[in-house]
Amino acid sequence: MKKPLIVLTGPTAVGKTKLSIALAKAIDAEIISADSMQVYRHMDIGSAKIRLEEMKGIPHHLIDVLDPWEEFHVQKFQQMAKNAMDDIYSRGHIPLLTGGTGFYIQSVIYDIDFTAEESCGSLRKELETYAADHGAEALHQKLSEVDPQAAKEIHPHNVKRVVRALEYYRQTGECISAHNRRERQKESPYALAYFVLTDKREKIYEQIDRRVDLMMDDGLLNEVRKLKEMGCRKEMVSMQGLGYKELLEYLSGGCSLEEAVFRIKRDTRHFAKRQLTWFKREKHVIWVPKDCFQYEEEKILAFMLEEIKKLEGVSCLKNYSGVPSF
RNA sequence: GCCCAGAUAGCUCAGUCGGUAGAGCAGAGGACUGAAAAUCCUCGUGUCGCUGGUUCGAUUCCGGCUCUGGGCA
Repeated sequence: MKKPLIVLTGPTAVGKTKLSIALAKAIDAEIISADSMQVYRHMDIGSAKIRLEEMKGIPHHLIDVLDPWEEFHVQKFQQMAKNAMDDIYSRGHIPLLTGGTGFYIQSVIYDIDFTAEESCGSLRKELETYAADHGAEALHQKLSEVDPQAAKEIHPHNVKRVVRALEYYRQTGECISAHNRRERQKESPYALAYFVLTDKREKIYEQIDRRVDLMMDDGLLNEVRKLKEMGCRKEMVSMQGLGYKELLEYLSGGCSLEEAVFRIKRDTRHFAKRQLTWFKREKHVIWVPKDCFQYEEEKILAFMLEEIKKLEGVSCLKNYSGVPSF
């Protein structure tokens, strides 16, 4: 029998966090954060990390587990998430994957197979240097020699993905295009309820602008300043987060504070749009447009619980009767 | 009241030595399978302020008007 897995995601700033607590309470779930920035310690304000008192006693996993100078990527996430899920199942609870990183969610719900090899830093560096010296097109040309299909699918300018495709080929001897084709056909091994919380575009954008202002009021600049003092530099994965890279640039004199805040808002809007594009393409998602529920959390929750009840193997649902408490 | 400078895409502006126009930003759509809050791709017709004149033809030259800056009184 498939094990239950509930996913609650959506574009940034729609209100996933708050809803996740209510949902977790109703079904006795533990939350696994699917967020590429909240894994890092000392990055609280800018990543909109949930605070301890907001958790209301719900166990949370994969938050504050790394230092900002540590590397993180999907494969690591997947491993940690699977470990957390095992623990949660062993306690008789349901895992609730919450967060906005679509790629991470995908890696877990389809149990995507990643190569075991640790990515070899020197090989990657070599490829990047080649692109820098001879141009992105030249690197792309190399790819078309070993994996023409991938070369066709990846735009020559997209150096990151060209590098990864070549790296994959050199490490495994297999074309990444073949790998991707195979993985794409997978069905989820879980009894899955994949919710995407959303709202009217303009509402999301308004909310983003408002939230960035709030973050600045809450001391985001100070948070970034401290990270800088701790030795965080813009090349680090963690420092590529929205809010961090812009303020880091301001702190090193690259732009005015006003400009930095403007960019944070703008780029976060762009990001929300990309997230929506991602979810649109995903199979089996259950859209939850807030406006269709008159923005009432009780209604949204009731709808989600109905959907969850349809799943097989979710008999361990807590006794849910009517409207839950918030 | 006078003088000067503007008035062109939602915004900031470029341009047309007269043949009805284009960048950046904003916005929209898309890709993504070990950096994913990353990375990459695609999409721009708008009474060129209004109105006369010159001209085969004016957004472009000339006149008047309106508005907006700035200056002088």
